[in-house]
Amino acid sequence: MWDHAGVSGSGERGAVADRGGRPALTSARELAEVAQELFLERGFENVSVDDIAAAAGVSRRTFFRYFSTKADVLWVESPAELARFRELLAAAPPEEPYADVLCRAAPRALSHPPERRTWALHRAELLLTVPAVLEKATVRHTEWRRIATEFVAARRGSGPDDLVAIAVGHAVLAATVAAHEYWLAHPDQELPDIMARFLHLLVPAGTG
Amino acid sequence: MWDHAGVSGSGERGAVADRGGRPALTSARELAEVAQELFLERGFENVSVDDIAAAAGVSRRTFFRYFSTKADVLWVESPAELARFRELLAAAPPEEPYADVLCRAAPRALSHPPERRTWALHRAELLLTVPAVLEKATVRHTEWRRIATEFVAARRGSGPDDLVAIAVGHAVLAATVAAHEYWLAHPDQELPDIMARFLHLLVPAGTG
DNA sequence: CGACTTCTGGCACAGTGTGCCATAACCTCA
DNA sequence: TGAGGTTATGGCACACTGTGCCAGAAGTCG
Repeated sequence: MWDHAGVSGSGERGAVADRGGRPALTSARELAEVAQELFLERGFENVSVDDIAAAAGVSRRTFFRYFSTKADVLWVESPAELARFRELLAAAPPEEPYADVLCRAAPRALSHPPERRTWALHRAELLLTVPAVLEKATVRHTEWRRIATEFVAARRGSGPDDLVAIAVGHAVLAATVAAHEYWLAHPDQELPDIMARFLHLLVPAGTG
Repeated sequence: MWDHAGVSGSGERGAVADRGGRPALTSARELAEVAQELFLERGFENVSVDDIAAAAGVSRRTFFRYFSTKADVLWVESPAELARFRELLAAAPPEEPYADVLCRAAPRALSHPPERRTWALHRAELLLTVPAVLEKATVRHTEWRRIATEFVAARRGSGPDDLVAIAVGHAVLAATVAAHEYWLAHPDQELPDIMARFLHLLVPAGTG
C-alpha cells in the first residue's frame, strides 16, 4: 500500500548537486525502480543488496546510504503519501464531520494516476505478500494511523487518551490495509472505491 | 500482546524424552524466560542470540532449533492464545450475535491470571515498543484476524469475499492492538476491560 | 551388546547493516 | 591555476543473524 507517485522524502539525494560537492551517481527513486524490477523477476529474498547495487551501478555501501534496509526500497513514496494525507485533512472544512473527512481524504491520499496502476499493483503485491517487507510496514502504518488519530483528537478537542480518537485512527488504518488486500484479490476494481467501502464499514460514525 | 500462560506450540521440545532419544537440555519456555529477562535488563538489540544461548547453557545452534528468530522468543504463548480464541468462538451459542461473541471471546482469550500481570506488562512493552519485535508481530496478527474473519463468514454463511467479515476481522485486530497500547499507557486499568471498550467502539455492530 | 531415535554442538557460509577512512568530483573564491 | 570546502562514493573490517551439514552424545528398546 501507500503506492503513489510523488517526491521521495528522506533518502533522496537528488541527481544534481545544487549545493556544490560531488554529484550523486543515482537517486533513491532510481534505486527503487531497479530494485522493484529485480524483486518481481526473481523474488524478494532471491535478490541481494549487492545485486541491486550492481544493477544500479553503485556499490553496496552506497545503497545503504540511500536506504537503511533492503525492504525500505519499496517504501520510497511513503513520505509523500503521508504528507498528502496530512494536507488533505488540514484543508478540510471545519464544519464537515471528521468521519466524512477521513473517508474522503484517505483514499485520495493513496490514489494514483492510471498509468501507474499496474506498477502500484505490483508494489502492493510485494508489500503485502513478502513477509520480510510486510514486517517493515509497521512503522509506516503507525505514522498513517497517528495522522488520523491526531486529526480526530484535534476536532474533538480531546487529548491523547481519547478512546474514540484512538479507535478511529485504528479503524482508518484497518480499512486501508483491508482495502489493499482486497484489491490484490480483485484487481479489476478500483482501490479508492474499495477503500471508501471499508472506511464506511469500519470508522465509528455514531459519534460525529 | 498475546500475553498469557499456556502450553507453547511449535517450538516446544519438552523437557522429557517421551519417545526415546536424547532428552532435551532445555525447553522453549525456559529459553523464553531467560531471553525476556535479558531483554528487560539490557534492551532487545543489546542482547545477541549468543548471549541468550550462553545464559541458558546451550549453544547458539540449539537456540535456533527452538526458535527460528531471535524475536520469536517473545511469542511463545501465541499458539495457545490463538487456540483459545478459536475454542471460545466455537463454543459460543449459535443464536448469539457474532459481534457479541467476539467482544466476549477476544478479551478472554488474552486474559491472564493476576500473578502473571507484571510479566504480561513487561512482555507487552517489549512487543509494542521494540521495532524489531513489533515487526515480527504481523504474522501473529494475521492469524488472529483470520480466526475472527472466518468465524464471521461462517456465521453469515458467506465466502472469503464478504466485505463485512473482512472488516470485522480487521476491527477485532485493531481493537486488540489499540487495547494493548492503551494498557501500556494506563497499567492501572485491566486489559480485558480496555479491550472490551475498544471492541464495542470498533466492531461494526449494525449488521447483526 | 547393537539398532534406532532424538537432541546437541561445531563449523562454514551467505547475507545484512554499520563504522571508519581515503578519495573522487564538484563548487567558490582568490 | 590552485587552495579550501562540501558532498558523494567505494572499500574494508566487523558483529550479528540465520541455515545447511555432519559428527557425536544420550537416551530407549530388543
